[in-house]
Amino acid sequence: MFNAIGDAHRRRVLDALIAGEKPVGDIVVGLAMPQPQVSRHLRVLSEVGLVSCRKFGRRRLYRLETDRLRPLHDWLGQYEQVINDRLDRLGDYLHELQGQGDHQ
Amino acid sequence: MFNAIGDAHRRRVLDALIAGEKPVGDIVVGLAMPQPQVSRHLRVLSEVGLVSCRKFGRRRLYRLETDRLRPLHDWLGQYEQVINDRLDRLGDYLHELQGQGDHQ
DNA sequence: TTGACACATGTCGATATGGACATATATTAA
DNA sequence: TTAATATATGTCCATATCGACATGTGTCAA
Repeated sequence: MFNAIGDAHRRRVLDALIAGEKPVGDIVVGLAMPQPQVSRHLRVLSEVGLVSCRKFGRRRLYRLETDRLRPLHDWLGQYEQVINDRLDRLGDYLHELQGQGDHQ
Repeated sequence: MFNAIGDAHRRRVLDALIAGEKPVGDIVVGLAMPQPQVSRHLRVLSEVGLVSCRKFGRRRLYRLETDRLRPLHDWLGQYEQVINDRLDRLGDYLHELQGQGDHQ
């Protein structure tokens, strides 16, 4: 999942779906990307559950599965905490080293 | 940056730094990864600014630069909004299509 | 200076990845 | 059935990536 959103094109595809579910063609037009490429990215996103798909006529409507972003949200949360904690840790390791008698 | 955290090993390296700055050797031991690999991941992380480095004796202390996670935070924020908005968008596109007279 | 330590960098081979393009599949329309 | 549309899949090539390993670099101790 983390890997899936590591790609800029894939993020753009996801972004294109924020407004609601869309058929592939709309994404293709909106992002000016070749259709096979969009389909492939959608496949990757689908494999990790970030999007789902349903048929509608001869189209396939893709929609976000925002729940799947939860791991990312949780992971990021750890760091937000660190940000808030902002007791300047400068020199932490020095003290740790001194405690071990292993300084320098 | 997004790409940098797309790698599981790199995320583990970052996680190892949450507690505070650490020398490479500590990360190597803590994660049981070969040292060159850790150094390389640190290099990548450093290139995107997610970690910074300072010399301390013959060691190099790496520390998180949590500010650099802001883009990720912001990006994710869009989707949190969508989650909260949760007006079920099922069928949105149908109406859009019907509005265009292009249904089916 | 030499040697040991901590870390960085280079190389190589395997594998994965992305883009471009052609083509297959499925559904609808005629 | 045939044709057209919407999308998926396959192929090929270039490039990136990762792991493992060897080696280079800088710093400290003696």
